[in-house]
Amino acid sequence: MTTSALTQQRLKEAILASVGAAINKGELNGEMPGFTIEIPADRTHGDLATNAAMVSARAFRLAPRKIAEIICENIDLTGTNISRTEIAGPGFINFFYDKSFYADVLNEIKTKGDSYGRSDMGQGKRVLVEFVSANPTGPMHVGNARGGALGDSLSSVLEWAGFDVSREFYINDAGNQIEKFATSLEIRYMQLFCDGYEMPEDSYHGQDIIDHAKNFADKYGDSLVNESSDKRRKALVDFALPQNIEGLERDLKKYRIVYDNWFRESSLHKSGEVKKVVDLLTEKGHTYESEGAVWFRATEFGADKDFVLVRSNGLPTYVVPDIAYHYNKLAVRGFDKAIDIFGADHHGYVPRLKAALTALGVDADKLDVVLMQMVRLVRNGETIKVSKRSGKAITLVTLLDEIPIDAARFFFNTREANSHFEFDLDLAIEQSSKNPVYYVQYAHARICNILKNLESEGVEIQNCTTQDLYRLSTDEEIELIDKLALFTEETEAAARDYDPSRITRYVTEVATLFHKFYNACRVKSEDTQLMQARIALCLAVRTVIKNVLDMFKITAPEQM
RNA sequence: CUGUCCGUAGCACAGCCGGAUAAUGCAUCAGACUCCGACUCUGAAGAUCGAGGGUUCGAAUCCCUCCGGGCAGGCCA
Repeated sequence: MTTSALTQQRLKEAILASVGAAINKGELNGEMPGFTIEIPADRTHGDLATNAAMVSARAFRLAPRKIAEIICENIDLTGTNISRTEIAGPGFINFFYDKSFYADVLNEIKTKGDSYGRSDMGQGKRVLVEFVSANPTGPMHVGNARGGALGDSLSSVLEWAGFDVSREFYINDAGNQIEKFATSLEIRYMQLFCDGYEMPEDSYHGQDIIDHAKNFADKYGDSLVNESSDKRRKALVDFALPQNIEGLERDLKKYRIVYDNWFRESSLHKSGEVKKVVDLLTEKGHTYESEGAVWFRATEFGADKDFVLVRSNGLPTYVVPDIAYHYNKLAVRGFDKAIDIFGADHHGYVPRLKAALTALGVDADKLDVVLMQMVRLVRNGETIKVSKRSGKAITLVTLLDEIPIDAARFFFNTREANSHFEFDLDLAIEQSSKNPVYYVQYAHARICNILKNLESEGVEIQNCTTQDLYRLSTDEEIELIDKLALFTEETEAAARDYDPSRITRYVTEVATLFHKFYNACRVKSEDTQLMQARIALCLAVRTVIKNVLDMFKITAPEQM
């Protein structure tokens, strides 16, 4: 348990004991209801505060401030890291840390080192995080860049919080998208040799399709022109698709994303799992036929509308392989939790997927979907329209050519998933300190530099005693340690909320407090004891920053 | 029309399972290096938390209505 959590737990016990004592003495009559201990926003209101006296006013039939007085008179704070209490406002009881708290925090960080911030909250539960899953029919776009940074970082956050995480990419290598891909390739190929081939409105118009057709022609010439359309399409897809999938893997790897598994939709067709979904639902009586199509009674399982599983032409709709895929994750492979990172445009589809899983006897609560709002690209203060059809969208690759990986991975995690992201290209390309990642990295480099300078002057880093650490007492030092103390709780909260942006905000605050400390306090000093204590503080800050940057797979430079 | 997410300072955004003076960055203005790296720091100014009602000791936070915006709702994915 962390110093911070332990302190709060012991305080809670002390408050309960105090109330118990007061009841025994007859000072209070009634039953103590639940209360909370929290960290006040305004720290002049103490380091911790409780609403115990206010929530119990009704039960004890006394004014909150009177109850607060009784609690404070009876409380025994021995061994709690709390040195004094104060009654304030409508009846809050405020508590102030003893200096032993701060020394405990620094000792904890030193002991735990690169595992400081980790938690066993997840108890080793197996979690599958699926993210990006871009269509292999073309290049990835900026939305995938956000999804990638979010999904990969969320996976890391969950690992730090004690979950057993698998990262997975779902390849849509079957179905309509592939048919469209084949059509596009075929037409581009034929255009190289014959007139009279026009690209349909709903085909892929990107340059990548033209390039594939050309590359094929360069290698195999016009050998396909006189073949049947079926053969031609298959040959072109067999040629282009593997290249695209390799490209996805390569580009994502460059983005520092490495998956545990690439799952192919086609495997679900081959294994019969897609067909099995329809069969199972039909066996259980959850389907009906209408207008030649097979419908699923989704409304009976909480969805807003029934939907089609098998079209009147006999082909399954896109949902069926998706259902089979999620059934596979939870029922076949037995993950305790499946987390999907989806674009917000898929939000209406989540209840349907869950309805189908429920109908199949799977606990739909095991599926959590993180909806990610669109990225709005802004250049020169104007929104860039992203048109997929024209193929003019900014791709992940061009984005990463323009901005550093560190910046992209951090930047995309500065905002919670379910809020629109305004991505200012000028700003990102500028690589200025406006991008918070530089601010955080600078703090890290600065600490390394201080230590290097001290070392070159012959200063040896010593083990600080608790007495040494008590020398840390300025506001800047105390606030900084206070912030460092909360890292583990932040990790847990970020995991609980599926929100890595909590951590990037947190580490930015750590960097801010460090820079403030740096400006206010000199580490180098004639006073050896104080200097050693400040070195210990610097080391603790460096550990926290390094751990966060490692978590996000961002470099922690020793100089910049 | 129905569902869903959002609306907080000039801009971009925290805070949202109710708590004390609504936090931060950019931009603006005024300051700080003969001193461990100024990619930094200090200070000022800037918000009737979209509007109205309700719930209660207390609402940016919970409930209802309305206004404004994004996205869905098709045998497309």
